Amino acid sequence: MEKWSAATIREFRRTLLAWYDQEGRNLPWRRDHEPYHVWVSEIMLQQTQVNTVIPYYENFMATFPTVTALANAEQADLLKAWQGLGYYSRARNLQRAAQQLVTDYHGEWPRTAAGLADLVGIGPYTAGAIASIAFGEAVPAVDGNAFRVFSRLLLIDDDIAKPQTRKIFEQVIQPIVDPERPGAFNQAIMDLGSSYMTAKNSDPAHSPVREFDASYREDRVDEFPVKTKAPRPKLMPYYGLIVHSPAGYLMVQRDANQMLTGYWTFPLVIQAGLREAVPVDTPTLETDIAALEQQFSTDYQLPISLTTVSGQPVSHTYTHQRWQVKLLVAELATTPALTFYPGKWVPAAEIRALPLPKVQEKIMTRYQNQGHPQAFPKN
DNA sequence: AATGCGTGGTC
DNA sequence: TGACCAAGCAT
Repeated sequence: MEKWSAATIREFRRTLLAWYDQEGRNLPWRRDHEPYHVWVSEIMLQQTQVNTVIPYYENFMATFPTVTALANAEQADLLKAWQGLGYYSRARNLQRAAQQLVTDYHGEWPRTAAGLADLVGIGPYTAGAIASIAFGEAVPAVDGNAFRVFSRLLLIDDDIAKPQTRKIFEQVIQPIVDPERPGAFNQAIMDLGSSYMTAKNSDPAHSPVREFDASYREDRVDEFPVKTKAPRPKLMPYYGLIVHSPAGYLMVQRDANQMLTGYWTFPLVIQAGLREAVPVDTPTLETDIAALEQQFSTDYQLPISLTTVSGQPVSHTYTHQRWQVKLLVAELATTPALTFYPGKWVPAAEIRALPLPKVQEKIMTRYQNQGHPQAFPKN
C-alpha cells in the first residue's frame, strides 16, 4: 500500500479541486447545499446511477418541496414518486426520518456525521456525504467510488465486499480530505470515479490525478478494487393470477414482511409453497391449477376457473432472486365480495394510478401482447 | 458477518 | 443473454 507525505496530500487536494472546479458536473442537487436537497439526492443515488436519478429528483422536489411536506405525505404518493427507482425501503425510511426530524428534532438538522447517522436510512456513507456537503464537516464519504479511486491510487488490496474494509478506507482517506472544502473534495472523488476512474473502460491516462495513481504507474489498474463476487440469484417460479370481474382486476398490496412492501401486484403465488399446502406426487401445471382453484374456492370463498396465458413465463431478475412468473387467467361473470381475501377489485383504468413494481408492469405488458391490447389503458 | 433488498445500463 | 456494475443500509 502506498503512503503519501503531507506534501503529496496537499498537492493531491490542489490538483483534484482545481479539476473539480473546472470540470465538476452541474447536477440538480448541486444548485445549493440545502441539507434537504443533499439528503434526498444522496438517498436516491444509493446504488443508482446519476442519469437515472435526475428526473426522479426533479419530480420529488416539485412534489415534496420540504421536510415537512415529505413527513406529511400520503404513502401512496411517496411510493408512486419512487416507482421504478428500486430499493423501495429507501423511500419509506426517507419519510420516517422526515417525521423523526419534525417531531424529535423540531426541524433542526444534526450537523455532524455522527448525529446524522442516528436517522433511519442514513448509514456511514450518507452521513459523511451530508455532513461534508451541507455542513462542511471534514469527514470522508466512502462509497463505491471512493473504494475504487483510493484502492487504485494507493494500491489497497483489501476486499471491499467485506464490511470491515470500510474502516480501513475511512482511516486512510480521513487525513487526505481537504479540511477547507470537504464537500467539494468528496464530490470530486465521486466525479472522478464516474469519469476517468470507472469500474470498466476506465481512462487513467487522462485522469487529472494520474500522477498520484500508483495502479496506473504500475499498469495494474484492472487489479483494483479487489471485490469478491456475489452469489447467483436464486430461481423462484411463481404463478401470476389475472382475475377479472365486472369490477376490474384483483390486486393485492404487498405487506411489510415481503419485498416491494406497499406496492401493488396481481396475486403472485410461489409454486413451491403451493405444492407444500396441497401435496401431490408429481406436480404438473394441471395439478397446480387444481390446487389454486381449490385454495381460492375454500380458503377465500372465491370460486375461479383458471386457464393458461400462452408464452414463456414473465422473467424478472433481482439482485438475489430470479422470478419466473407463469400467467394464469380467470374471467368472472359476476363480482364476488372479497370477505376472506386480502385484496381489492381495481377497475382497469385505475390500475396504473397505483404504485406498481416493475414485475407487475411486465406482467401487464405480456398480457396485453397476448391478445388483450386494451386491457390496461393509460388514461 | 452475512444476507436481503430493485432497476437500468453495458458489454 | 448472462454477468457485472452503480453515490448503501438495515438487520
